Amino acid sequence: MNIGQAAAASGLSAKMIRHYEQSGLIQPTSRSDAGYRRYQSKDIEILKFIRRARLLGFPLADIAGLLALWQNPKRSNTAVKQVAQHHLQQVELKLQELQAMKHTLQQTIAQCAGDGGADCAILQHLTDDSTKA
Amino acid sequence: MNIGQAAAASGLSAKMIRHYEQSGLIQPTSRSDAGYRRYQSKDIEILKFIRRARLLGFPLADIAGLLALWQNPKRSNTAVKQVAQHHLQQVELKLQELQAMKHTLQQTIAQCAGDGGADCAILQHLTDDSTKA
DNA sequence: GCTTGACCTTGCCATGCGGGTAAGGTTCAT
DNA sequence: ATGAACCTTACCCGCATGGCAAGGTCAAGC
Repeated sequence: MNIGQAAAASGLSAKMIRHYEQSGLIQPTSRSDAGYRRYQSKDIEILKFIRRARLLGFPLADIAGLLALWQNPKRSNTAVKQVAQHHLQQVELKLQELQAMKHTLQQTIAQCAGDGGADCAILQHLTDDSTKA
Repeated sequence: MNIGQAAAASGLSAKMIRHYEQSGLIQPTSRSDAGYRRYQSKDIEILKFIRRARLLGFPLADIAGLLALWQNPKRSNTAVKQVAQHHLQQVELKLQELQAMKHTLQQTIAQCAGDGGADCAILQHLTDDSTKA
């Protein structure tokens, strides 16, 4: 299997597979005589694992740890859980930030007449020093 | 006012003020004989405007547009509202992604015993092809 | 055999919003 | 005159991805 097939089979892009290899997330695979990377079905499983972890927003550093645990038969699920909980906290923090932005945006947008005039509550919000109502 | 005072007065870092200037978001200010940037109170208002817009998550490209509208006495609040609404949509999209991640993470974390064993629902989720329960 | 097209290789640039750091000039007060 | 605190530019770093370019390779058709 060349990198193109590995990409199609895993759902990652060939570019990202190379990137993961270069950044040390995955081990360099064997190469053909021409220097083409070769992938086994085992490698595909790893790539799929990475893709699913990325879909859950895990940063690559976390994924490196998860991969190591996954491949370690003596792993403790406590360690896995800890990584996931920490990531969940990060996600929740980001959610709070975004929700605060959303509420403020909604409020100021609602206060803007949008009638073509020059007065605008949004610009006022960005201008005012006061954070009050 | 030098850049340090402007930074303190606006809440931005000196570094970012230079960055905004270099990226065209703000006009280059006049310089002292020694080449130091000089800031007037008017400039500080602009910097504060940028800071508040960044706190609401507006990307720099949007802020450039908002600044132009803000400084244009013939502006239409319709245009402002449009920019804000589009940004709100982006925020809401990101919120949805993060909420989906959060729910999945919470579910799989809850299913992980965390008893020090090797079995782990989190790793299973990252391994399974099926997205089903 | 030769051409062609699809694939692979590496390497660099860009994104967006910063943080850090280095090497050097300036200003001001002591 | 010296030192501290400031300023200047110009780099590299993160984070995860996309894009492009220039070149090698493989397989199939003619």
